[in-house]
Amino acid sequence: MKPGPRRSISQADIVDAAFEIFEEKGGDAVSIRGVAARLGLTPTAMYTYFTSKNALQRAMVEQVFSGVDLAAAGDPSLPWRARVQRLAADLRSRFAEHPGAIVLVASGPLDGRQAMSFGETLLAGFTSEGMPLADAARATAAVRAYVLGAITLDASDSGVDTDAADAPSALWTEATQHPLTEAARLLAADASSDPFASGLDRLLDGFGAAAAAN
Amino acid sequence: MKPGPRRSISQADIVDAAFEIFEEKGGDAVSIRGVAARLGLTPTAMYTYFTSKNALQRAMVEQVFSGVDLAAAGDPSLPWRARVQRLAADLRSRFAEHPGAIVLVASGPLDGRQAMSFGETLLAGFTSEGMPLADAARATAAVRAYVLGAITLDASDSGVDTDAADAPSALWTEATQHPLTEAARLLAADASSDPFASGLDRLLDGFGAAAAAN
DNA sequence: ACCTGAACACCGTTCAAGT
DNA sequence: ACCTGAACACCGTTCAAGT
Repeated sequence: MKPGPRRSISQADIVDAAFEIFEEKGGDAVSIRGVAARLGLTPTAMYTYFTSKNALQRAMVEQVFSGVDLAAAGDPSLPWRARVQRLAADLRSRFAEHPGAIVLVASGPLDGRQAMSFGETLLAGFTSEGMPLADAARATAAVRAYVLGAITLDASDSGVDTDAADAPSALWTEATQHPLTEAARLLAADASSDPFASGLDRLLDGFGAAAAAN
Repeated sequence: MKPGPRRSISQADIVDAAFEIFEEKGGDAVSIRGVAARLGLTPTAMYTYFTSKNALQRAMVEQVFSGVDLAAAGDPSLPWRARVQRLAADLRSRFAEHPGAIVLVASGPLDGRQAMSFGETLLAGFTSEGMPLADAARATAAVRAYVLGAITLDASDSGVDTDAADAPSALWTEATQHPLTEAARLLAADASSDPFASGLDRLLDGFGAAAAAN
């Protein structure tokens, strides 16, 4: 309990503690002081592990990306399209475990090692299908955008930070300003059809990625 | 200058002031107190206009979406595909005017009137092509995801909040851990090829949206 | 209705100092 | 190297009160 060079804790411990608070009280509640308190540390001790709150947030993003099984994307027994689907679904699942964590991606550069490896893996897969690098780069960019955007919409729809009171004037209960959106919502409710995979399939169709058996 | 019921200011003025600070000092620097000071108001006066900082941030998102020319999407002289491209590029441009503002989208539900109208417009366009509502809903979801994700990556790549000091350990200068990503980056540098529109085209191809003349 | 001033319970970060 | 304690310059939000 005395001060001194004791390295009582690791960077991973700090990231884990940060996610615990994130899950319990939401993203806005994650503070250097709060994480430090949970670990029995002084706020200033945190700066031994991370140079700033921003750096901690970047490490949190890396932790989410590190949960993606990139090795599975190299499995040659599966067609490439199936492996892209797996990769994409995997990343989406990892973010689903931390609702709202996608904001951390939007708030800074996505240049961590794990995040970079995700892109590299996509690029490797497309080129391995005989796709020229320039085309593979376009396909990779499109898939990355699609997946990140879908995760963003997941978070939006699941009501992250929905304080209800902050909602726009609630007179929409009367007449819907957006009839088609409403109709589509009702239609999707019982169909239990998750458009994520099919949308990605359409995107891969467009890029002429070798189609799976189906 | 005396207190009293003077409505010296509008909600739009507050949003504008918030964006001014956003542009000048970054998203983290936007505070209720700071915006109030810029307008010559007391922080507490702000709560007459917005119930919380969150509500202000939602209004900022709405302001960005309101800059999209939805009417242009109804122009019957253009094929629908061209109008989707226009809509998507327009939204992207509006966010490009406020680098980093995409975080505001990720941090709360996207249920403002302008944001909803954007989706409704996409839905209307796809169905007007004879696409069944269920398919149009999937296409709309995919396009929304693609565009929002692309905007997120725009912000990431343009180095929003890049403090340099927070960057992951900088030993990548030696040997690239991601050779394909690096090769693609070099390849794209001189080509000046913006993959945004072409990626969207591939997505629309996949959904079988009536192709334009090309 | 719109605004002020005081107050509460917090923040991130820096600095000098201890072991 | 790792940690503490004090301090600086801030936050969002609430409350009672004025016009």
